[in-house]
Amino acid sequence: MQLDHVFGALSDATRRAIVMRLCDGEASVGELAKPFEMALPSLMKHIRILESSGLVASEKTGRVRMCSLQTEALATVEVWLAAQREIWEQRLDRLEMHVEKLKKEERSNARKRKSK
Amino acid sequence: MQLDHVFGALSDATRRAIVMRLCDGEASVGELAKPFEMALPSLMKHIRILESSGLVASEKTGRVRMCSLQTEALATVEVWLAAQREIWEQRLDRLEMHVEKLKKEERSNARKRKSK
DNA sequence: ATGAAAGTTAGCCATACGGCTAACTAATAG
DNA sequence: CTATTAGTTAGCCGTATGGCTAACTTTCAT
Repeated sequence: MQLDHVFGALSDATRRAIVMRLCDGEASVGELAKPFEMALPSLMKHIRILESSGLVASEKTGRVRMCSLQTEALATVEVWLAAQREIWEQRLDRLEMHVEKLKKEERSNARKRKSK
Repeated sequence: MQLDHVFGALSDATRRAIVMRLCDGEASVGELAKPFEMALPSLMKHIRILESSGLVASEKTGRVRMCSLQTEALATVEVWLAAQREIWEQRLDRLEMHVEKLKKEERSNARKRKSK
């Protein structure tokens, strides 16, 4: 499960719509195809991409292929984003503390100038 | 700012590494290029993609172009993922409540059978 | 047994991508 | 003023993408 593939899979509006639909519960290929004016082989290509990225799993029963969401792959994206936000916010915290320190120093210097 | 472009921008390992670096603070194009064994025009292409997706902003001062992270674009990905998780978890909650109900009914039926 | 349903495969086509090199421009440093 | 630095532009090339159609296979329903 690689971030390249997960982000890549989600970079297409059709595949994101498939993921959103599967959040509501599993669906067959035919059901997934219904909202799209797209040839079935094209829709199948999208499903294959989602499968290879780990976002979707599917299983054939008779002539119907049922697809379901695999939340672990979505979680890898969440984890990566959370890590970036953590780093970003730590940096903002340090910046804020630095600004506070400068403000205190500035107030101290102003008081010293006044007393001369 | 479109999710297509944001997810697409993040689907490449080089661009994710750039984003991670910029979480630590802004950097020049030359600084960003240092960790990569890649021709500068190639690295510039990646930066342009990150800019067009809204993830990065840049500004030229003299001959140096400084790049900085724009967290709003990352936030759109977070928002989208949070929405999917919400739907997914609501579905699991309803499923859990249904299972609980079935278990209660099964216990009730078992008591009725015993009392006959 | 036959027809219909639900995919599946193969290949085409135009566009996009991700690297490269070569040549170039604009800005500093000396 | 000249050399150096920090990008910038243009185009090449192989690969990937995202649609399509046609033909096909497997599985039910009749």
